[in-house]
Amino acid sequence: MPIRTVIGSGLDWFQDLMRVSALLLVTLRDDPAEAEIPSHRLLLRAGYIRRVASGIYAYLPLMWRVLRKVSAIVREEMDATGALETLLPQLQPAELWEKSGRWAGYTEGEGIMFHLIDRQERELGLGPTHEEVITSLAAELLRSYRQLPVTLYQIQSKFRDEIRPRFGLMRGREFIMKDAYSFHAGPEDLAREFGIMEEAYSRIFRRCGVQALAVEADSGAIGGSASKEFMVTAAAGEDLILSSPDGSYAANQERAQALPQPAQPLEVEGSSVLKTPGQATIDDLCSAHGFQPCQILKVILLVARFEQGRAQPVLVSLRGDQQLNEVKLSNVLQSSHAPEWGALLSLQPLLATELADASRMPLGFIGPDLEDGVLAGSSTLEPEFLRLADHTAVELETFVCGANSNDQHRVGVRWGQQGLVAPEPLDLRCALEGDGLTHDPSQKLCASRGIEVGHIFQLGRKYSQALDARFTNENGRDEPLWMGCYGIGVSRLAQAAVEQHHDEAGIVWPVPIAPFELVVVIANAKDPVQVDLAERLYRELSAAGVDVLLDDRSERAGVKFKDAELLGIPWRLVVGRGAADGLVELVERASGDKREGAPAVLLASLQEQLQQQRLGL
RNA sequence: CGGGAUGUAGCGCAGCUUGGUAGCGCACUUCGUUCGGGACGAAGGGGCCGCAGGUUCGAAUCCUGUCAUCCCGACCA
Repeated sequence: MPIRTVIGSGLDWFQDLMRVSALLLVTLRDDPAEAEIPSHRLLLRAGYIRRVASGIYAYLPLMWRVLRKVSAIVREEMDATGALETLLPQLQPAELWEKSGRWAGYTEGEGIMFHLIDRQERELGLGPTHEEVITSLAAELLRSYRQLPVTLYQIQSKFRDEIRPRFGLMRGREFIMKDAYSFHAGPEDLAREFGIMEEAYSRIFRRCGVQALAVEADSGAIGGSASKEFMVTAAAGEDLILSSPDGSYAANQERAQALPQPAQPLEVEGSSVLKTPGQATIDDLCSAHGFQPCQILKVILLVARFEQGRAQPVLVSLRGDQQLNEVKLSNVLQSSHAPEWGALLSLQPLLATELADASRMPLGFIGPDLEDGVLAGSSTLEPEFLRLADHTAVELETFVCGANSNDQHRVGVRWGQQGLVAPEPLDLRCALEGDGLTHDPSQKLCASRGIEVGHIFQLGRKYSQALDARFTNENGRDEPLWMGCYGIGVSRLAQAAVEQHHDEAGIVWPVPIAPFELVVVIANAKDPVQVDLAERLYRELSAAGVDVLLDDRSERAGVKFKDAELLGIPWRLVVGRGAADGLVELVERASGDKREGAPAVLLASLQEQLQQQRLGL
């Protein structure tokens, strides 16, 4: 068997690949039609990625260099916290997921786990995340508090059958993720680790050269208590962030709590029934009768489907100017009913087609006291509504609401009258820009968009209890491990960096994650003087530890400049007509600053700047 | 899955309304000129017009079905 010998640093083999002529560089002059946002367009155009199927991408050599640099930073920072790198299986047995209670939720309905049956008819899932595997390993390996705390992490591909893959690497069905899991003897130690991770994450994003904001977040399907997301701020971000001007509060809209704008009192004497023909929306009502949306009580009907098959109709009341926050509603339903009915699988609008007699449902004219009778005869739905209400609805003193009969509303209604029973007030609304901050009503929330690149959770004992991962504590008693989990979307982070750092001409990579730090461009590859000088500088730079690429193609100078800008290499050294006089030009991609001079002088100052830039923001 | 759109050469597109045997720009190959901001000229190569079925003497074009991709919503690193 021939054995390949690795000599030197192991990076030697890069030498030959650092020439553009040997880099398999295929750039496109036109934007690919399939790409919508700048980062996706640029990564395709500049030859970093190619789509293989929807949400599935090949990382071409340049992209792989970027991903390895991002990974290296992540690895360094994780190692610095004392975390241990591992590699866990991607193919995972269904039983493990059945034990944690997530198999059904992740495979049925809108579940996102790719799953399959092997030739022995065993069910397997392709890992969308690794809590189950890691917890079962922890159960086998961790016996005593003396082994704690311990944190394990890995960097590898994850698989999620996304309902709608989008925007290139932003929402792929296969993507690279760093996931870490920590195990503790108690909640205090978990909280301590959470803080350490939060700091490590801030360093990671800073070192990658991206602006990221830590926000309070919903824990979603992962479960657990405290959770924070790290958002790269960008217009194309999928999430809405609400933050206070003084920076003391920032949260994902899914999670954000705030003080709603006060309602304007409805000034009417007594209550009456109003004819509202065809006025089925809040806008219609307001324009026809001069009401304000905040004076109207809005009712939303949904169906919550649970693991054990229950299809529970839900009636939610909100103030008319507010939007239902489905994440908050799901959390309420999950926490109060999952023990009884199994996990919440889906939450969807109630469709008339599910009713035995749709004509009895006065859609658009419904009040909070809609009779359960409208559900009668349905073969799928439970016969009674679960009635919930947001604070904004319960706190209305006098309001307008549907009369539960077509083309009629009631005006001047109060809770407690006409058989209207106010449900317990809950937070079910979306916080909005301009809402007051809970702990400081004088501050108003500002909205911005973000790309979620990291998420850290204090899981608590959810998985350790489910999978029976126990340790012996100081008192000699057995108890479930306390767990945290911490994710970074490595491939998403790389694209988010592009989203944050690009211009008309192309990508502008932050130095720490650029595929190369500098490109030496030979303006005229037919001029031996230029070639000789460029080759010499290229070797010198490489020897001096600069991550350098040589554009030795026999293209015209303009083409090479355009490509260098499209690729986003932070620095460009042009060896051109000044070469005969020993002069070269140094150009910084981000600022466009150009300096001409003797190589020794320019490269000395370059080295200084690079040293700074390698540290990130 | 619901709503919207698109599939014609590697990429971007025209052709389809009014059926007649496929075209433009970029990219690619060869030669010459040019050579610091995506050069010019000449000559080339490359397309089961997404797939299947139907209508027709004849289908990229009309009809039906299907698949794929993208955008808007639920999912999330």
